[in-house]
Amino acid sequence: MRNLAPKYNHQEVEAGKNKFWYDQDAFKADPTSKKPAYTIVIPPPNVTGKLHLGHAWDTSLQDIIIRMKRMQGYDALWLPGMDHAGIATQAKVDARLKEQGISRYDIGREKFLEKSWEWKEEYAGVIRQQWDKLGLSLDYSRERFTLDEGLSEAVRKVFVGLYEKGLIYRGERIINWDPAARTALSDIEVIHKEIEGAFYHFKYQIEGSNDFLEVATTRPETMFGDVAIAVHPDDERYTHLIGKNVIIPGNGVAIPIIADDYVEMDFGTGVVKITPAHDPNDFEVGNRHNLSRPVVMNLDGTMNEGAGKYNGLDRFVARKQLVADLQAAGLVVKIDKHVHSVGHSERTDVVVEPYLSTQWFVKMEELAKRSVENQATENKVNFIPERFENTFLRWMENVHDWCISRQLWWGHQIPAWYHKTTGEMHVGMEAPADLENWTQDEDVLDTWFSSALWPFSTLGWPDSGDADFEKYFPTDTLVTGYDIIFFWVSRMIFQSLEFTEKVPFNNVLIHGLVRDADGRKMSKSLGNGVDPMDVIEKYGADALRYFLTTNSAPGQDLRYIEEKVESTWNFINKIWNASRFVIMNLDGMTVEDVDLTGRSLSVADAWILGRLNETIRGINRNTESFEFGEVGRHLYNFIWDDFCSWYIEMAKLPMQSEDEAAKTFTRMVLATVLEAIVKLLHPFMPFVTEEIYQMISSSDKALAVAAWPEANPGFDNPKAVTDFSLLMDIIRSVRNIRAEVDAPNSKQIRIFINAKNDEVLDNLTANQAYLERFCNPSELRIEKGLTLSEEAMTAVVTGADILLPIEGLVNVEAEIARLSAELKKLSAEVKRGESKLANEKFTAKAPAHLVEEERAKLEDYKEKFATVESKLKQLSK
RNA sequence: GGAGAAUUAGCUCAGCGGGAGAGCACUUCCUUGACGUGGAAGGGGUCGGCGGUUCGAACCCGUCAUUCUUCACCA
Repeated sequence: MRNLAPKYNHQEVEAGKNKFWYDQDAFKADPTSKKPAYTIVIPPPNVTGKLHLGHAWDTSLQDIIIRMKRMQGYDALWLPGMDHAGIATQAKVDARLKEQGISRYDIGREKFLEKSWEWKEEYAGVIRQQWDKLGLSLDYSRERFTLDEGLSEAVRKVFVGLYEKGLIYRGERIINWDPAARTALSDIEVIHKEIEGAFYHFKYQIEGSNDFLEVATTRPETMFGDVAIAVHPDDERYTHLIGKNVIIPGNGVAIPIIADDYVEMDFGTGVVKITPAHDPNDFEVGNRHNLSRPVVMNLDGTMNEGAGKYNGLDRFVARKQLVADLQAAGLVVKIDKHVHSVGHSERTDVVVEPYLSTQWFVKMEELAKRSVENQATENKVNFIPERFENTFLRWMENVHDWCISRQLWWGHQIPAWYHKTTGEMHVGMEAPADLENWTQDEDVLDTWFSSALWPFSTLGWPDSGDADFEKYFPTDTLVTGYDIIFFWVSRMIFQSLEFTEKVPFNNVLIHGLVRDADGRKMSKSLGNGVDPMDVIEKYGADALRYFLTTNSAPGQDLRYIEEKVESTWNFINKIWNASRFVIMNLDGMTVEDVDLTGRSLSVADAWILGRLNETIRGINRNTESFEFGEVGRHLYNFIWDDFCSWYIEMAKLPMQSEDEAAKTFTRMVLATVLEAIVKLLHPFMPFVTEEIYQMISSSDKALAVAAWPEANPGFDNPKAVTDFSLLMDIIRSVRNIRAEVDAPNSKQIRIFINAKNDEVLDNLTANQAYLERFCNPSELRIEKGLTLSEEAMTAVVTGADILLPIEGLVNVEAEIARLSAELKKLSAEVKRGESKLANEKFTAKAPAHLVEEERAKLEDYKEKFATVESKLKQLSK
């Protein structure tokens, strides 16, 4: 055992702790153990780069839960892993190649994948290092990656399974096309933004007449794909025109006027151009009327030969030129400014093009229905906070089919093969035997398709009888942000129900986003991001973790405010120094030597142990409901106020005495409380608590695997609480008066205490030593029936009056003012209590114990009031 | 247009049916041997407005206001 430095040094404390834990296999789960399982799978970070503060928050919460469960005797498994993140990673590798002046098409698919794996290895290393820095208790022996063989097998199994059930199909639909990434996207990868665009009104001339129909559109360049003009069947303005043709102004092509319910008569001119290949609604209309579906754009967002002279131009350039040309031709009625919502790619931020294309889809109706229905059963997923369950349900009820094919290379290639000559399709776990006659589908699956399987694919599924899967699935709690409920949480739920017949996790704890000090989202473009590693460097992982996990309520966003991390550091420094005091006084005693059974404790000992009980109970209660902010508050108050400000100060008395027995008792209490503190704090601050624990324990075992503290009913002691509270009240009153008369604590004063009854007298007499130490009197008198003296300053506490005779010091005017203020407060209290008790409804309906408390309080206030009043009378004479 | 969240001390936020809390900031005092990254004592809030339920409301319900999220195929 060594002495601690007077200043907490987070870098020194945190160094080497991970190795200490790993050497003991502290975080390794064991399916053969008899302990009940508690499982968390990490939301796999993308291998695109470094972790940000949001990850730090998310993983800290999980670490808190898993460390608590581990200490509480569970076989705790926290499974780490990472996500290949198709589009995002491919974009990164593309960018890296571009720096070398290479395009992925130059090197081909195979070589590109090699480069991608290199990238993955590199960033996986970075991420593991960051996890270590954060102090996460992950079981690395079970680390997984979404492109691992086992997980890929799960992906194929699910794909083939859904296909065989008819829940996956391939078809030509309007999808969201990202012309920059040149891939299809799912609906939720499209971000709608309000954009000020224009509403272009064009003249579509009626064939064989000089009349025209006015057609409005926000995307003029798609007119080359128009195959009809639609009006509402009941719209009397146009019924006579149905069946006639109009001329597309851009190219002079004639198209029919059709009637369809889809058109709203009241909107715009009541005439809609129908472009089936470039608009989802038009696609439906086209299907109903058997219309053709010409595509007029290339995959990169330029116009194709269908656009005539605009062939090869970028869609927006083409739009501009087309409008100018039509204006010159007198075919534009007007151009209105128009604010409308435009879809942008989540990844590339370019405007997404609704585009006709052959893709793979997951049919959502049945899957969604099953998930929704399951939430009405006992087997439901428990959302915390609850309101997110509605978010989930509402989305599930309105979900469209999920486009899962992506025109990328980095990902799970779709297990479908096409026969080179017959065109026949084969979907299966394995390639067809005569592979040379087949070509595999070039596309890969949406990254979220594999992420959706994460809770079971990582645990060995679909291997039947896998020990991990048997023991650890369903997992217990998933922790993630509200921003990926749709992307991930919902998909895990329906895939899990479909393939394992179970929910993937019993609880899902949803947290918010980390924002900057001004409440803005952290983003690269704003440059307001904070690197968690920088914070750890400056304040330590313990401070960062505690800040992140105790400074918001569940589901709320969190602002990153450096001063708060700093104040957390101060808190740790406080803990450090309290520990320093304890260790210096233990004189070689360790927590294993403590035996408090049968000891007679001082009032301070009894009080702090009682407070410890309350703290443990409070923590356990709030932990159940994942209210870590409240847990933090229990810890903070207990440690800083009760333990440091009061108990340690009290403990100095016996520790500085010659009474060896008293010293031993005090050491034991100090050790008991400190041990409990580091245990309770450990999930939040694993590093510093491990450091301290190793200094007060003779065992080599890590605190990380020590047993969680339990409240000891033998330490519940209401009388000690009352007695000690009186001492605290007296001490505070004396300090207060000293401050009033500007008498520094070192200055000795006389203190007379008038005990109101024998019980108080006994208590105070027995604990005189504390009063002497804290109040530093030149004379201390504790008596029953002391009378008020004019020369003394007066304070009243429950059960006693305090008189401080300060010769020549008392400014009568000031004292009258002080006591008058006090009297006013007391009078208000008396009034409040009286009116409450005068209310018969209150006394009749409120719980009896509350009425009783109210009565007792009223008596107490009345007594105090009388004392102060009579003192005031004396002074005013 | 639908749904949700927020509105509490100067700032950032807890609390969510029985007498308003924390951190930072502010005032005064303190170089006492765990800690001046500290200690002691303070000041500061009609808990957004208005109704309602209740013996009792910051907390539950309704409504309005402001701010912020989300979802949605209105051409």
